[in-house]
Amino acid sequence: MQMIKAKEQRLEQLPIFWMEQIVRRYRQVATQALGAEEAGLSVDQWVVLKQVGENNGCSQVEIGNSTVKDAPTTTRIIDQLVNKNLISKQLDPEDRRRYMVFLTEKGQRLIDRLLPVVQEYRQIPLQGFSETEQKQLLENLKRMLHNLA
Amino acid sequence: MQMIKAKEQRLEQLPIFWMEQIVRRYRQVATQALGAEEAGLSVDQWVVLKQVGENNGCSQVEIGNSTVKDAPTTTRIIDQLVNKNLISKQLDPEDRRRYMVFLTEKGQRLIDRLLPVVQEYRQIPLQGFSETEQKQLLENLKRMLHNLA
DNA sequence: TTTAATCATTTGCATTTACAACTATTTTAA
DNA sequence: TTAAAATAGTTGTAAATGCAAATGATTAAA
Repeated sequence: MQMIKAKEQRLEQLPIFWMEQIVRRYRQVATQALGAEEAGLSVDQWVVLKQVGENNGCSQVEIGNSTVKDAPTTTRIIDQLVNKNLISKQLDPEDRRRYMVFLTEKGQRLIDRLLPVVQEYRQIPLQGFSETEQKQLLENLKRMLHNLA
Repeated sequence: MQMIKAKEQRLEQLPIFWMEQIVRRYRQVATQALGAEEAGLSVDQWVVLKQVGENNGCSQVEIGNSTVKDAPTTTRIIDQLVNKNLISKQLDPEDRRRYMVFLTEKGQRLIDRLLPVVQEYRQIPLQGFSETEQKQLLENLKRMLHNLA
C-alpha cells in the first residue's frame, strides 16, 4: 500500500475561508444599509426584532433558538431592543422563570420601514444565481453544518 | 405590470444564516482539535504561522493579504507568535518601514506536528462531497463574495 | 529640495463573542 | 414532601474584531 502525501491545501481551496469573508463582507453591507436608515439598529438587533414580530409573546429561549444565538447574547440584544422601546418583556404568569416578549407599535413601525431595505441587501450576494443554484447551495450548506454537528 | 409582494424570507432560506453557523461551528471544532495538541495555538495563530512558513521572509502586509486579516489583527497575531518563539521579525534593511517575518525552528517543528491534525479537521465539513461538488461549491462562494465586493 | 502623499506598522477603543458561573423557578423522583 | 435535576434568564470576564488615528519611513510632485 503506497503512501500518498496529502495534497497541501491552500487557504483559497477551503470553503470556510471564503465563507468567513462572505459573512464579514455581508455584515458590512447590512450594517451600512441599516445605518443609512438612521434607525440605530445593528444587524443582530434587526434579526431579533423581526423574529419577535413573527413570534409575538414567545420566550427568550425561543428567540435564541430561532436566531441561533446563545442565551447571554439573546438576553443582551433583547434588553437593547427593550431600551429602544421596540419590544417589551413581561413575566409569564404561568412560569415565572420565563419572560414573554412582545413587539411594540414603535417596533412594528420600524419593521415596516426597514423591511424593504433588508430585502434589498439580502439579495445582493445571490445576484445571478438561478433558483436551482440557490436551492443546491442551501442543501450543500446544510450538509456541511450537519457534518460538523 | 402587477406588483408581486416579495416573498417573506425566513432565516433558514438565507445562505448567510447557515454560513454563520458553519463558520462558528468549524471554529469550535478546529479550536478543540488544536487545543488537544497542547500547543497553545489559536486557529488564527495557526493560519498565520503556516502562512509565514510558506512565505518565509515576507512582510506583515503580505501575511495580512494572504490570510485576509486587517493590519492591526495581523500585527497582534504575529506578536503572539513571536512571543511564543515560533516566528521572528527583523527590520527590512531595504525599507525600514517593513518587518520581514521568519519561521523559527521551533515554529517549523510545530507546523510539522500540527499539520496532520489540521488536515484532519479541515476535511470534516466536506465529508461526502464529491470533487465536482466541492469545485462547484467553491465557485458559488467566489461568486457570492464577488457580488458583495 | 521641500512638501505632500503614500505606505507599513502600531496603538487605542468600543463592540462583540464565547464560556462559565450564578440566581430563581419549576419539574422529577425518591 | 422534600431533595435533586433541569430550565430560563442574567452577569462577569477574557479574548477577538473592526475602525480610527498615530508614528515613522519612503516616494512623488511641485
